[in-house]
Amino acid sequence: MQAQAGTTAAIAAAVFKGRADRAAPPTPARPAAASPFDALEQFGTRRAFRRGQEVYAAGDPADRCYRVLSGGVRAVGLDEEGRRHVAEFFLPGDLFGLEAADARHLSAEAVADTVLVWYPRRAVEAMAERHGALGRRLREVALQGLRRAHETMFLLGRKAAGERVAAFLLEMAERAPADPCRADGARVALPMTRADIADHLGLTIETVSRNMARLCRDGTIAATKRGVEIRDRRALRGFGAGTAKH
Amino acid sequence: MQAQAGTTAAIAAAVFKGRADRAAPPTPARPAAASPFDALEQFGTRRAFRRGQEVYAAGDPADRCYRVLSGGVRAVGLDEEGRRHVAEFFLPGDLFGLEAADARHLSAEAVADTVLVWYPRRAVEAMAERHGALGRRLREVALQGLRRAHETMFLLGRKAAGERVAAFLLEMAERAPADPCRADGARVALPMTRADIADHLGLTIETVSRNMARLCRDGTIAATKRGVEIRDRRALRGFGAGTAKH
DNA sequence: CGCCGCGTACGTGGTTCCCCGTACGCGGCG
DNA sequence: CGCCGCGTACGGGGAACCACGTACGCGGCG
Repeated sequence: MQAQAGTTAAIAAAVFKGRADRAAPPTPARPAAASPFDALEQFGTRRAFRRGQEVYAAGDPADRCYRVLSGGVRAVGLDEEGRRHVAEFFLPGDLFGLEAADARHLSAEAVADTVLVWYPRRAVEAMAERHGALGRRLREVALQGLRRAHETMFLLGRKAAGERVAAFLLEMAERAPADPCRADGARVALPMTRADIADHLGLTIETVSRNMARLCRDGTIAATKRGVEIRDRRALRGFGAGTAKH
Repeated sequence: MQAQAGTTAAIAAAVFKGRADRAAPPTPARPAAASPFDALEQFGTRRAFRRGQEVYAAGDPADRCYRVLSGGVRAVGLDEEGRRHVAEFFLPGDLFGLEAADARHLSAEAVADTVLVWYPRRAVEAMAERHGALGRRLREVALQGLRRAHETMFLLGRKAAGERVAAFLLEMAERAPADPCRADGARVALPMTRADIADHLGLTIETVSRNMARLCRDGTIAATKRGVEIRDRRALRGFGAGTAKH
């Protein structure tokens, strides 16, 4: 994790100098196991974003899709009254930015210093047309997104504040890139702010803070630099079970 | 609408007799405008469901996908504590039941007497592999579902009870099959129960009732047989705007 | 360097209010 | 009738809301 962070920081530093260079051809470090995405790599372009920087805005033409190399991205919806909701977080490895329509319906912003690769939509669709495997993979990405959305909807509609926070931490732990040192005490990075988490969970930052503090006092989690360490997974799963609405 | 209801009721009656017959080849009544789905019709099988009947359960093998001919279907998620959430409603014309995984993550139940066509997953995927247009269309269906899910998530996370009910009615009006008599007073069919609506909106049936009653008193909507008639779209859009959370 | 000032992000306490949860009454339909 | 779906009234609770205190990171400047 430390090593990884260092590497990606180096990439970021290189790109921040202005060399928005072409992505290297199929990673030399990875031997076999050709991903269906590999065929796309020749069309990929790297770009770095600073913390808080906008990747695209709602209404923009949806002529690209992206993959996260390092950092993180939030998909944000705003309404006319200024209310904000974070629909999703995208972490390293995630593909995002595919749309059915021609325009973005959400905006995307970097939650931390972030490096992305983007692919032209035309190229992606042309490749999908020809390589059935890629088309199938893209469909799977969309359907997995839908499945995750359904879980989030359940969370927003039916779970109490404490459960939401606990579920969020567990989800982040699940999705985090495989951790080298996971002796049941799993470190989870939380690159996003409390406000982002609150807007994702349909809460306020105070409520998120309070519940995190309680989990710390209970010894279920421990606060780290910019994240948490899960000490008791079982307790985390059962947290707030009694305070449910139904 | 009346005529349509009659037709589909006839179909339902025929199928309820037990003849789960093959779907007719490319509808003779529709001349040109070949839909990407037409290639699938030869694999389609009709089946009727009674109100409340299960189409599939969570955990079942996901070896089919479905299209609604008449009636309606709810996608339901349940948790270990018995809490329920209705992720989506599927209306006539909608395709559903595509999954990334091999097993259903939600269950599907008919909200009223309903007729569906189902297609074997293998056939769908084989066709998608060969006909790029179908693969693209399936991707679009999934991405539109994702978009709608994002809107529902915003609703669940950030909108007050009154706004949720109003938004739901507007969405149903939007999605309803084009209404012949829409002199701004649009009739919206609500085949599902109040409990279904409540579980979809993250509310209780009492709260749904209260807000619908208020809308009726205000003259914004009028109650009909099994649905409502929207009398004042503008008022419906602005309903509950002051009671927001942020 | 070491100190200060500043802005951002995060944690805590008290009050208010919306919505849940319970309970009861009503009409329709089998 | 007996059941189900639906509308109405009322008290309690949980999260929003407001306000304040704390801990950093950063740049300037003596």
